[in-house]
Amino acid sequence: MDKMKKKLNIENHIIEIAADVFEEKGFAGARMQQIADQAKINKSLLHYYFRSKEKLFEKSFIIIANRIFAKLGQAFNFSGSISEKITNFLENSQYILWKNRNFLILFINELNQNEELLKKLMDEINMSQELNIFLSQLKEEQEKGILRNDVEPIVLLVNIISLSVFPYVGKPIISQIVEQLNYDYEDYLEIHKKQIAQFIINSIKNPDYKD
Amino acid sequence: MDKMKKKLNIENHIIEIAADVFEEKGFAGARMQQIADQAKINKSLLHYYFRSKEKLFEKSFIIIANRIFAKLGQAFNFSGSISEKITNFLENSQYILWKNRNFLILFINELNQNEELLKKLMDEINMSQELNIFLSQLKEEQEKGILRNDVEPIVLLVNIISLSVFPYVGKPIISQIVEQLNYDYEDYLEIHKKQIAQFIINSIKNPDYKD
DNA sequence: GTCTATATTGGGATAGAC
DNA sequence: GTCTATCCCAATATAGAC
Repeated sequence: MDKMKKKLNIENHIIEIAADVFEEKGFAGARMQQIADQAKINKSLLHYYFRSKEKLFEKSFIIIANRIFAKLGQAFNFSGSISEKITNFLENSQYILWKNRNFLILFINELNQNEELLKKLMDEINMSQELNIFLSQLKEEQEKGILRNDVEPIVLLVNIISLSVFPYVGKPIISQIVEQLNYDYEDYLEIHKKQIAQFIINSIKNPDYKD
Repeated sequence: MDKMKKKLNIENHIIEIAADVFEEKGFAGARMQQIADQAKINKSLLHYYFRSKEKLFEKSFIIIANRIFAKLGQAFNFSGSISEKITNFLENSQYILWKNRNFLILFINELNQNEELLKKLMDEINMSQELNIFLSQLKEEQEKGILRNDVEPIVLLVNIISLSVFPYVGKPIISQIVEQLNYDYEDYLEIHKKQIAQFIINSIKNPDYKD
């Protein structure tokens, strides 16, 4: 293996580890020492490769974000009716959201404080194609009367996202609430997974439609 | 005004300001100097009143959280059918959620890193009465056939919360998405506010019910 | 490229005068 | 209770040997 490949491998390795630490602690709370320890390299090497904590953060942040959004985009790519697409997306996205919930919280938190980073990210990530296809198909099915037409397509899209993402991202709020009602958070998620597609489909299907 | 009242006033004033700064920067990113400056007091007074940054954070965090949850609880207190309750809650909660969105993000983020704090908060906040009333009324209306009975009550409750909270808390994600589709985030929120109650009611009403 | 040693500064916390 | 001065450590960052 030549030197450049090795360097890239090490850099990628560090980026993965760094992402873990940033997820856990946030940018300000994360420690270069901890990243170095977990990556089993010397602390000064972090500066050798990335110059500063900020640059390391930005790099790992953008790479991880891209990866997650790409996976979610894939879960959206499915041929079939809108109802089938929704069902498929929900089935395939839950595991990704669960596994990356700490990153998603970091994502929301840091981007909320850092307009610069948000802009950089906007340029990098592009899902508009998949989303536009979904929206135009949705309009079609509304016109045909398969789906009720009193829901704005963009609202439905965001609702699907809210309903799939918030149970994971909002863990502290949700567990607060479900535990007051004597449910366990993890058990709740299981019920949620089973029911969520049906909940959304109930709200969009036209009850008068016959085919 | 006697000394003790004055002391309480100053403490409360500091707590308000501190909450602003913590919201903006998170615990690790917030600076005692900035809190002192914004509160127009000397930095060492912060330690005089609160001993440490952690204690100041905890105090302001719990007070603000209590205040928000109390307001949201009020928005839930409304006599009428489930559909009316939902409509009322959504109308009255949006402004609270909008005004406190930065705090809610802090809330999720810090509680996700700090199990200790989460436990302390659980003991302080109790909304189970309002929520239980809502859930049992919901079951009643399901049994009467007014509402469809294929949605688990707890799932509906959490869905209502997800759909009302996430558009504010998830701003970076949502704006990312709506802007790719040439919507403006704030405009989106307006559409959302108008449609969200109907969306939920569509999904729970029994289409075959006649009264 | 990788390490050790060190510079530098930021920021929480305290001492002590008033 | 309020201020100034200062302590002190933690953490980022760099210099320089190998």
